[in-house]
Amino acid sequence: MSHEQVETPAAEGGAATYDVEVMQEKWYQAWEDLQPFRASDDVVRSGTREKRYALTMYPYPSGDLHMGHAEVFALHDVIARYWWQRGYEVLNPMGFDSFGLNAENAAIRDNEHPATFTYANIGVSTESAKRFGASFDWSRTFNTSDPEYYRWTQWLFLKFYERGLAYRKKSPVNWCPNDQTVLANEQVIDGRCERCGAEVTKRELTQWYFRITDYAQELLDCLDDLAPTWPERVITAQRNWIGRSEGAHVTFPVSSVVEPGDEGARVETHDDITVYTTRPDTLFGATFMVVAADAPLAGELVTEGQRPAYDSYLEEVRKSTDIDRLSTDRPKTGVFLGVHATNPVTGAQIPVYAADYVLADYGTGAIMAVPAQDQRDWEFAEAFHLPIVRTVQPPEGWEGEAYVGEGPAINSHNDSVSLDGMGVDEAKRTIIDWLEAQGVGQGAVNFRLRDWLLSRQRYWGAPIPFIHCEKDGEVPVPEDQLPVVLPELRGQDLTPKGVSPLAAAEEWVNVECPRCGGPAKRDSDTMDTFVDSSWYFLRYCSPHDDTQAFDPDLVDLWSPCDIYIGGVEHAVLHLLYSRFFTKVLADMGLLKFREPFSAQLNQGIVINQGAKMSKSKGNGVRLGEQLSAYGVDAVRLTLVFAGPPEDDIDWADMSPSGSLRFLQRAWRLSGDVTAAAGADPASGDVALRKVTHKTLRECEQLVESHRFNVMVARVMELVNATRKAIDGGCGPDDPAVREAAEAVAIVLSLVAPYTAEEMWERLGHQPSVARAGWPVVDEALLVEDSVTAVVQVQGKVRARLDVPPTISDADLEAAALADPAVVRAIDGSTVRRVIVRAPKLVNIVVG
RNA sequence: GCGCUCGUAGCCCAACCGGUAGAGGCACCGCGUUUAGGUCGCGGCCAGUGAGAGUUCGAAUCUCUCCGAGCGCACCA
Repeated sequence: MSHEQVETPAAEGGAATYDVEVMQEKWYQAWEDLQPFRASDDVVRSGTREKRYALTMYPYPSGDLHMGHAEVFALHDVIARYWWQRGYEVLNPMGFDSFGLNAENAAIRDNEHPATFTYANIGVSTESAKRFGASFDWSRTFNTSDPEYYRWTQWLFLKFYERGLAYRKKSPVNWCPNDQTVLANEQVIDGRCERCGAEVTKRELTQWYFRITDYAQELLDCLDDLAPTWPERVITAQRNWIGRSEGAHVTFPVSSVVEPGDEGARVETHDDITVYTTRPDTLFGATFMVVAADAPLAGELVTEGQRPAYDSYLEEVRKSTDIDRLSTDRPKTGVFLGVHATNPVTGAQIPVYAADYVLADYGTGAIMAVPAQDQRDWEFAEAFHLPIVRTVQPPEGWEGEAYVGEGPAINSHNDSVSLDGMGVDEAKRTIIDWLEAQGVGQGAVNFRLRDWLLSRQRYWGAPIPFIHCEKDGEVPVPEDQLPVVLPELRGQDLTPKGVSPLAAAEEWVNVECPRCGGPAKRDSDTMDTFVDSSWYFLRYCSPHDDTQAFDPDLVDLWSPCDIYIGGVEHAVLHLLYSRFFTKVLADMGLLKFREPFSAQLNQGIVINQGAKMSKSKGNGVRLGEQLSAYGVDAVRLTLVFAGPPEDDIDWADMSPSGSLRFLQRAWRLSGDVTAAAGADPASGDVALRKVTHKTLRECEQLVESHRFNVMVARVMELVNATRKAIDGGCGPDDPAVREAAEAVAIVLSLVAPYTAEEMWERLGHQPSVARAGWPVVDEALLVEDSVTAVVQVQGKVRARLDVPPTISDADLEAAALADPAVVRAIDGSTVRRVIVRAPKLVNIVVG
């Protein structure tokens, strides 16, 4: 498809034909010269303009931009450009999340250095984003793989360490066998690697963690404040992920243990088992205990007689993936550990099992099993023929198994405490008080959130700035030795081996211990790229500062972000980590705010023919082809007009050619206007002026409520009205026509910057229209002269009356009852009631 | 299994506190412009809001049930 061209008489300034390619080339150059979107610190500092910080999730440079980028940029630009037009100084930066596995894998494949791909892709993507007309301030750009950036990522790591928020521990961790690295819990989706989809397995490894759980409560509490301006689904996802629960810790003594089959033999006394439970009220029904099979506790408890059985069970558990483990209606498995514990309220000796339905890293890794009030425990009890004692009375006619609902406690008393007859809440309070008094338990809060595992066994990331010395242990790299720069590795050197490729870079790894000067080794893991992105939005405020990660004063000037636009896939990844970082930095005294993103918008995705675009389906839509066929503006307009920004866009349902037609139609207005520039619109056609001003007011409200698709529809109406005024109304020399065309150009500048710029020039103005300023709406023109009042009889519309907007209820009722059509509809029936909502409606009830 | 969101013309989508179901676009048809096609201009066609019930003077909008779609959570004790 070639560009469609429209011939019109040459107007003052601007081309006489709507030639997409010529226009795009012309304004691309002009904007490079004008730099209309440089954010000035001084302007905000001096109070000349109020600040706005518009942020879009920075991309991973995996190649050139695609439809997804185009959509986010187009939507984001509406807001950023609107803020400029409304007189704000807008910080609208863009950079690249440029560490990561794509480049590393490509480097291995092609025997290259990851930086080669990365920086080539960044170049291409930057150029494309500029040609797309995105209003980013490129003077502030950076890449997280630049040593000037990751130096500060490393510095932050050291600061976290100093505060006890970064630590190493050995633990069973998620392992992606395809990417050959560990993963954080947040990066495991339904048992699969978030990045590559491979089934995740477990490995026992020593890894670095951030103590995000220290902030669990605050991360949860602040969600209430964010709820009005964040998408509900993100709030919900984070609440679920943090997973706060209230309950109690209860200690079960493990006493004189009897080996089964050898009733006489006494085995040594073990330590107590402490469990976490959300249902301490059901303690009387705890008939056995379960320890996570892979928890160290299980190995400590197991008797010699049961060890072989336990060992083989553990091996089985270790082999299973999360996919197996999470599959529903899988029969309960486990093994008796050979020991018994004492239920602290009943004094009963209850057996202790190891099983895989209990998780090692939640709570204490052990539970009290109450089969009557927990379905999982019920199933285990059935499988192992263990007793079931109901301690909550199920309702009449209950036919289920475990009963988890509300009901009076039963069978729940001993010599010193009784819960019988109490509701669940009262029973909980009572038993917790009793446990605390006896010193065998206390109320407790638990979170589902785990600490963030951040070390990775791959090359293309920020090296962890630590040195391991046999004598001094883990030693931080002194700050003045940052950055710890990656060694030059390429191609086969990067092949994943299960340990970081950095470990093999002998010259790099072997260093002197900063403390004792003895031989030591660098930590060879790199940081998760989510560490890079947890603070990048701060760096934009002082992107070139080589003395600190960010300038607190400048961050304070611009932050927090007033809008953050991105995909909902980061609901509990990047968005949670960034919130965590912000709170830590605030505690360090570097930030004055505790939440980084005041408002958020999740855009949908672009699909094709009802399905996600993918190579295997062959339904991909190439952005480059669409841009060549229809031009930047038409593609942008199509993306914005498609529907609500949160909704997915099926490109097959869209009509970029229709968008192009509209843009040409709008553009032609600018050539038809003959009223002189600067002509006083007050002398112009009032009807058209009313449309113009009403449209502008509506567009303001629509942008602010993120209903960009409706805003486009309003501009289309204004274009139609202006067209009619020119051809059949007040004529092209009326100042109101000029006013309308200028309004069209300004509103269009939010969506179709090339067309808008061209219109603006043809209307006799200097570029850039993007900084022309939003027209002041004349409130007087928003007042309607007359409105249509509807008259209903029995709810059916019988007449429409033109009435003044100020009409009184009484006058409107009189007018309605006098209308011949209404009289006919009433037809002598008795009027029972008349509802009047002046000036819009009258409903007459007869009967 | 539990929870949330959404079902409006052939299609994408509008409709503020319940108050005229239609703003805009696509597709289609007609008329005009044009050598013709496209463009352009004008006009037209098209649903009673997934189904049913309730509340109300009045329901796309509120309530309940069902159907359908999408999303989230799902051994976290």
